[in-house]
Amino acid sequence: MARPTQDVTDAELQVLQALWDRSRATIRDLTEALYPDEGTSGYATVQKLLERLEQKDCVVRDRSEGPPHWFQATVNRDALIGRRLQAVAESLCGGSLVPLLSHLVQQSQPLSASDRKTLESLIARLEQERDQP
Amino acid sequence: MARPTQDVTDAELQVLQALWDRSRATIRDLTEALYPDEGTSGYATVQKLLERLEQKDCVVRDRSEGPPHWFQATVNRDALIGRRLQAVAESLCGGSLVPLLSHLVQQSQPLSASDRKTLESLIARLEQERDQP
DNA sequence: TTCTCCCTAAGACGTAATGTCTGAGTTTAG
DNA sequence: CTAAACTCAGACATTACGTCTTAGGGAGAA
Repeated sequence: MARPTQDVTDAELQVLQALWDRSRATIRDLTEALYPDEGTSGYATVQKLLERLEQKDCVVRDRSEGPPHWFQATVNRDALIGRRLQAVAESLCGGSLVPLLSHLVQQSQPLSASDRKTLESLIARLEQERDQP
Repeated sequence: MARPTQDVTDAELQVLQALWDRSRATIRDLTEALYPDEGTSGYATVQKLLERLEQKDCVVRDRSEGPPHWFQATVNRDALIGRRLQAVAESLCGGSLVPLLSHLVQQSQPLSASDRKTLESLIARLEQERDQP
């Protein structure tokens, strides 16, 4: 039975973000990035967070090049966004993503110029798709 | 200092959903809806969940009509959607909602006919707004 | 060969959140 | 007066979380 997709905690996300900034990294690499002045305790914290991310299928560990092990993220930012949006949809909207989309489009907060440009290009693309059944 | 907006737990959400289905309710009403065969322990669970929802400013308690107290939700489904979307944006996108919108529009899962119609009317509305600077 | 450093593995720890449950006191209706 | 309903407050067990310690292995340098 497939394990339910799981969320990640804030500290785990910090680790993932550091992995997204590199194609792969060692525990030492991540510790230097995230816990620069913490010595062995920072190292162990990163170890524990990577262990939990492994269990959540969010990273893979490559032992083949001997110590140190190398780690890569197996989930990217967009996939996490998707998981979290799906979780909101399942929790509040019976699984439908449309209320989320509706909410985002109708929000009262004005968009920045660059955000609006991104949205306009998305709308144009969607209309293009709509005109080709 | 304003309390940071808080999320609600699954059990708290069950209580809110029962309140959304009624304009207002008593603890007994909610217990009969959510914990129909649990006796005093179900009653106490609803009490505790309402207490925590009060602390999170998600419900108000009206004591003015004497026992029993009456409860109303002060947050609706759309407001909770907004809070959760904002939390996803802050956690993964530096606060910007556009990546969430982009993700929702680009998802590969086909929309149902009614969902697509909703989306089309939203796009039309947005374009209308765009043509009126 | 020994020592030091780096690394892995495993668990402990304290705190907070969560859902559930018990007990005591108050109020109201019969 | 009694019983039922209600309120108030806390206890409890479990889980999650971030941090930290300890022990052992491996490799390189002295």
